[in-house]
Amino acid sequence: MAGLVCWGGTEEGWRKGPWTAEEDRLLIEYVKLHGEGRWNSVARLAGLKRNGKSCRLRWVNYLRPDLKRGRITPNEENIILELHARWGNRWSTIARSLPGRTDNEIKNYWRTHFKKKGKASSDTTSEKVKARLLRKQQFQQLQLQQQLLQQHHPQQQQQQQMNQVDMKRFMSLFDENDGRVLISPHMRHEMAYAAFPNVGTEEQGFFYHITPSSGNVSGSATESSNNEDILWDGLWNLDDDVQGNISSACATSIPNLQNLVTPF
DNA sequence: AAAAAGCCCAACCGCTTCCTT
DNA sequence: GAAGGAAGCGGTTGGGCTTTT
Repeated sequence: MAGLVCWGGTEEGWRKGPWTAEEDRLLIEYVKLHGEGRWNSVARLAGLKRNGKSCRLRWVNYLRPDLKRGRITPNEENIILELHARWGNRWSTIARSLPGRTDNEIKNYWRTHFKKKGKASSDTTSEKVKARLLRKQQFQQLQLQQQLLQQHHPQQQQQQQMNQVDMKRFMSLFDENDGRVLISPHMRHEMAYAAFPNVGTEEQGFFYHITPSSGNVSGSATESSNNEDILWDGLWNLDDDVQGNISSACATSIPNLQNLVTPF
């Protein structure tokens, strides 16, 4: 195994494997004195027989004083789910939104908890609860962004005033009904005309929802059903054509959520 | 009680990107 | 602009611990 190759070339004698308490102490001392960075100087200045890469990793993933210990909280889990849906395996980007958590930690957590589940059938109760919570959070973000947009673009205020009123009604219903809204024909007509001019109309059971990846509001005509899981999952997985039409329709009046969390 | 399976996490590897000269 | 080193990133591995059979 080529374990003795280091960053700057080939050198013999680098220690590998688990860190000892003494090595940790030396590394902490080094960072206290010299700060983070210059990792290739660590071996020389701190007396460690570790290459710079190993030192950096140990510091970033384990020794940093601002690291949060303990299990990932449900709230953090939701953030991970949401950001992974948006960014994919960009662990460092996701980690920036979770203070005290490392990319390595998040990556490990994802692999352990979600990767297998994603392959398997996803109709477990906990998965559904997570998904619903995520949808609700995204809708709340949508509303917040609408308000921000209105602040920064007062010229659009008049145009959006009706949407705003409807959104408030919509949101209160949304909260009361665990993230689902059955819209009256009248309200639907107003909203569809103001925000989603390309959305077709049906007489009953018209639902709106937020797509997890883009944050766009979409609509779907469906029958009210006792089997809410099937209904909700079906809404959630609208085919691309429907989403595409509605997304483009929304582009001018409903800002998407894409930029709410941005990588730095 | 023992073996097997699963979970968790630290650490390594190779590649890419950034920065300095 | 090119080259080389430093740093960052994501994928993967391996070992210890816990849970299940």
